[in-house]
Amino acid sequence: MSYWQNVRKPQRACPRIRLGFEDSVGRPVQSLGIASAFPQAVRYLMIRTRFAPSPTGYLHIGGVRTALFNWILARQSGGQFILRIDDTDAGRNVEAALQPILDGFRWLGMDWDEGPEVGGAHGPYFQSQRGELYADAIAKLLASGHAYRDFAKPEELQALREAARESGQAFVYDRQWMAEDDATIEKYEAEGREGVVRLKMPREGQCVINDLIRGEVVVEWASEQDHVIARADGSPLYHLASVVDDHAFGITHVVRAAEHLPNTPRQVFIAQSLGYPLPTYAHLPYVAEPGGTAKLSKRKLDKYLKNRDFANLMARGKAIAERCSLTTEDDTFNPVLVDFYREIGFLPDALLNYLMLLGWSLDGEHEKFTREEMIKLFTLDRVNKAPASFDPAKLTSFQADAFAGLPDDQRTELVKPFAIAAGWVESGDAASEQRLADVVAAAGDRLKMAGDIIDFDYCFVDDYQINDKAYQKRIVKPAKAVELLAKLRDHLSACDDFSAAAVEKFVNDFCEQESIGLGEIIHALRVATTGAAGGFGMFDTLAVVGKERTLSRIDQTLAKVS
RNA sequence: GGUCCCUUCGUCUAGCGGUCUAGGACACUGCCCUUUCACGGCGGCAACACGGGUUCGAGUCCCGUAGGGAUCACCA
Repeated sequence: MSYWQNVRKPQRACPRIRLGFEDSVGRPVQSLGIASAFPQAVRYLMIRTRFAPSPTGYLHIGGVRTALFNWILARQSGGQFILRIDDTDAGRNVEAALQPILDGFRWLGMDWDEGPEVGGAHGPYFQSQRGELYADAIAKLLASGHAYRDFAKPEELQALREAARESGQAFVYDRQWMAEDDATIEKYEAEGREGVVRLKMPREGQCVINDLIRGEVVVEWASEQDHVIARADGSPLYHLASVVDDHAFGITHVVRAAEHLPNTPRQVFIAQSLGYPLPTYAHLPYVAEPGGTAKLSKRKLDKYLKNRDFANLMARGKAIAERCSLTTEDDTFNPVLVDFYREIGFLPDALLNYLMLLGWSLDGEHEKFTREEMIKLFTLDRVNKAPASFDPAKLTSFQADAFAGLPDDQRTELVKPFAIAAGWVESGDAASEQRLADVVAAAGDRLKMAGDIIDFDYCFVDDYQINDKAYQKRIVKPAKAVELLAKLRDHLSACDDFSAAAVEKFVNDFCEQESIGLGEIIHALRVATTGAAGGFGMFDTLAVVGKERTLSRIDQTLAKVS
């Protein structure tokens, strides 16, 4: 079924137009490799989407996926992606809490056309600065009878709610403290009551939501509450502000997480009461916790740590953070949050590619996409309805694959900040930078993420840790290991050119001389010189470690064993 | 509890009535390659929640049941 056919009741603020087999700037899709096999013939023209974070100080991975879909929709249609800040809840330290979010977007390469720092024709983009618009809307709603002033005390309402719940009935406010005329308002105010503004929701009929992902969702109006849209001091609440802004910004598609689906009827009511055309809704399934079905939450770290793959990722992150002196104290160092991945050296494209596949698929065969392909190939009609659980192992696999695909010089640049942070490389110091480049080249795909460079600390520092298990197996246990190592050490001391090729020749000559196979000495040599059970090519390793350290480490090992 | 949503391998998914003895990917695992560790190649394990319909034929359509989830604020 095409995107077209899936739309049963067109409800749109902008006309839907067929674009044909070309992208937003008119290039034929055939120029895009696999994209040519999936021409998405039907598109909206100029989709305007928005992502509306509240300034919390961090970017949740599920939020990023929602933002990604919004961003793609705007980009693929030549429309706009808008960032709006939902700070109606008292502006405590908005500036500080917003910065990490904007940084996250920048790191991910999801640019916004309108919003904080870039402005736009519909600003301001902070809800705390749009009070007049909301006040107008509230006044209109009051005037048209779609809302009313209500003087119930919170505890009075709470009692009613509890009573309804106990009797198993849906709570329906009987509007007993509703005040629709001045006399009543004055009476309640004289009693010292405070009046909020409530929606006067319909008590009969149905609300039909036409959702691009869920299809037709029907809700009885009677099951809806008379939601509060303004506090006693007149300040607006989220739903009112959201609807007013979506309309003011000309949002054509409201694409958000499924937990907003139950909120949609009241928003539809607000929009309709204000005479707004309805945007097209699409409610995405939420991202679920690893191995589970509950919504992924940043607060359940302890629980997720029981998942092997999640624990491995976290452990990797901690190891990198520790070696590179990153701060893991604050609670943003958490695989549920985007910061984590930036800090340990993930590629934004890999993260995005993985996230796109959470709840969406092209055909079940193709999974790896360039950013251009993501934009080209994504369609809402292929988004699943069921929650998708976050799989750290698969994410890591995507990252490893993408990282390995980069040329050595790029990987070196990405790794460099980590090497510098670890104190192994000095920026501008040619010798240490060259060493780093050598290690990165030799390490090849053993580097899954930039922070993995920490595994090769023995290439950079004098001190090195000896893996005891490997030491026992390769040095203590084999009968001739120590003897051979001692002989090889003397042999190597005569090797002045310590390039990989030259060292290889020296070691091979040694083996021939002793009538042994390379395999009989190489393991002991590796453990002695690196302390590790594995690593990249032995001779590349020796060349990077250098003659001086190679010899002294063999000496240390020999001393340790005797 | 009310309302709404969801249900194919451990996980992400393909599947739009016959081509499904259910395909791909990650994970796990066997073998090969190999100086180690990786990579790579070739295999393996593993799923249509259950019950009724509709139909010549159902993973695919309908209805129930069960299970899971979201949401029920003067938060966003």
